[in-house]
Amino acid sequence: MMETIEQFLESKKIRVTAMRLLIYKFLAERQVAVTLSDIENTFEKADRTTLYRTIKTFEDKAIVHQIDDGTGITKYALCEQGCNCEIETDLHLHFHCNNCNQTICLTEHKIPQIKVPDGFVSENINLVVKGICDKCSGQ
Amino acid sequence: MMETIEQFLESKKIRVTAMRLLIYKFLAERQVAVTLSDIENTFEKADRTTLYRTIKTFEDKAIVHQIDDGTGITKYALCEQGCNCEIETDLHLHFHCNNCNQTICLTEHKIPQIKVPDGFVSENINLVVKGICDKCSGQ
DNA sequence: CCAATACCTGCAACGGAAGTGCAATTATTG
DNA sequence: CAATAATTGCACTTCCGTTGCAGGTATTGG
Ligand SMILES: [Mn+2]
Ligand SMILES: [Mn+2]
Ligand SMILES: [Zn+2]
Ligand SMILES: [Zn+2]
Repeated sequence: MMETIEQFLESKKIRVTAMRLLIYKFLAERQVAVTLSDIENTFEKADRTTLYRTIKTFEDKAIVHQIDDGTGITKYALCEQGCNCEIETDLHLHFHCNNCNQTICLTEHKIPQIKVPDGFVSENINLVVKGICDKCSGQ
Repeated sequence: MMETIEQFLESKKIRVTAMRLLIYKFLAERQVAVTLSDIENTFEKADRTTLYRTIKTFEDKAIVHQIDDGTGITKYALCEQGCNCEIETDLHLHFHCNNCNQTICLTEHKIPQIKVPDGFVSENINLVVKGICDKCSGQ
């Protein structure tokens, strides 16, 4: 029934390595989007490049999606099951807290239909809401 | 009636210099958002830093707004009259063309109301639509 | 009009983040 | 077990944004 991480990675044609398992687990246990530096700080023994390329592999195989929250630093989060990143970046919205600087996937909150002028073709939408998160608003 | 650029800058407490007039005119005559490199390439005699600081001044004085279109490179555009960038980044949406790589302010298209979960406070929204622009769609 | 001051500009340098080439190590296949 | 393929680590590069400082230019007020 419940497939292991190893099985999951293999199903996505990603070879299982110690590094990849560690990084996958790290992403899975965090609720917020992470930067490459976050990962670097967590796995100090590993080389930057390896971490970088691991995330890139995950992205290519569509189990991680990239988030541009406007801080200038790319963040990453595991895709939901059934997410269609390969086709278009998934259309849930992201929330960036101006206080704790964390970015959260609001996977339940889909992006509404956006009208564009005649002649423009919309393929993809990035929507980031900035403000104060639930933890920081003391609520 | 019609105020000159000089008068406009002074009204915003920006001292008029040759450089600032040139960059202002450059921004004014372009319909698309520009990068710092765009400006650098246009004014090759001027120093990178001066151009950077000129844009920064314009931004601080709220006559230019910054656009993060997800390319990783910050873009800039003149604010509309009555734009309230000082308070919150103006809430029109931006369109990034995946073909010609240009980013356009859709100042007529305001961002719809976005619901966030309980406990979250929305202060600001960045919405970028990506796709094919009117020129590139051959329409 | 001149001196003091404030502001603007250019040069050099720095830092962070992203990305690449190559060689060494490790895993996979037959 | 040998041949092959993929992964990892190291060194290095590039790009963008940013800052410190010093020289130049404009503004002010006496
Ligand atoms: Mn997400
Ligand atoms: Mn705009
Ligand atoms: Zn927060
Ligand atoms: Zn286009």
